[in-house]
Amino acid sequence: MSQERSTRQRAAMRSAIEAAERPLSPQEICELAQAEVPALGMATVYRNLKLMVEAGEIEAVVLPGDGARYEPTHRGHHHHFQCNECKRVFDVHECPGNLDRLAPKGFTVEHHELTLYGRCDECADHKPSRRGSR
Amino acid sequence: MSQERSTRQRAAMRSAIEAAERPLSPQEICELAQAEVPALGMATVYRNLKLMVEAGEIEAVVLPGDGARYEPTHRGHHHHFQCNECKRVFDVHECPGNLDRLAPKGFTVEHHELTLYGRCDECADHKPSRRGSR
DNA sequence: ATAGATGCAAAGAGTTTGCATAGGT
DNA sequence: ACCTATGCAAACTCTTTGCATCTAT
Repeated sequence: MSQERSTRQRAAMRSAIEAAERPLSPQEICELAQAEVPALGMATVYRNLKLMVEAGEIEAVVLPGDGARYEPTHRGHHHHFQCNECKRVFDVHECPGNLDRLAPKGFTVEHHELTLYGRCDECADHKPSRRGSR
Repeated sequence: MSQERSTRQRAAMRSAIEAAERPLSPQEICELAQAEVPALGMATVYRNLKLMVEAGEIEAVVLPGDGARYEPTHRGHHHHFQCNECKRVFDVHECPGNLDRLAPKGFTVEHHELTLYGRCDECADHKPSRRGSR
């Protein structure tokens, strides 16, 4: 069976993901982890992301338009807010709860994902220039 | 500037999307529309999907794992349910509402998206087998 | 007649996989 | 030593784009 080994590249990816306070793209994870392991390649990043997701260590956050981003699961259940202006993604720690009732009869809800779109506080007041997040 | 013309391929795509009671993938739209216009190619499908989205006629539904699916906007505000077993996507017509309060202070919510995951009625009863194999 | 729309094929972008080698246990 | 993990490059899949032709207006 699969014995997961602790490698430098895996550790580098892990700390990059843990250090970030927002979901990171594979590209970002690769670049950040390369600070520790310069030779790290995308193939390894993708392979490890998949393993880490299966291990329940991290989870994918998928928003329309962009590819998947990843963040640690231990931050608990939460949702996301994407600013339509600056495109940054923020964590939303509250949860409306009681969503199971929305499912059609006979359907079982195991999980749910909620994303809010709008303006973050910085973009709400005035109309600033875009401030990318990737 | 852009004068949108009414072409057979566009009409075929439109009726395919309208006829479906669930979000369709570009692939599915192409295949369905080919019943009317056999020579229809994916390039045209993608080009028209983009135009139709910009026109506000349809909207993209993006769920983790798969590419975008499209459905008419005139069906009003609703959400989605994806079965972890059969991977089909169903419409959820109710909405928890009052989600704006979840946003951090100073943030303005303009839109939200909610997706439930679990078992559809057909997959709920039988086999509690494993999921995803693709 | 004119300018947008289409179809095919080629090009891109993002992700996955084959294979020989490095490295953890 | 054994066997997983890695790195590179090729393969794949999905989506976009170039270009000559077609067609709605």
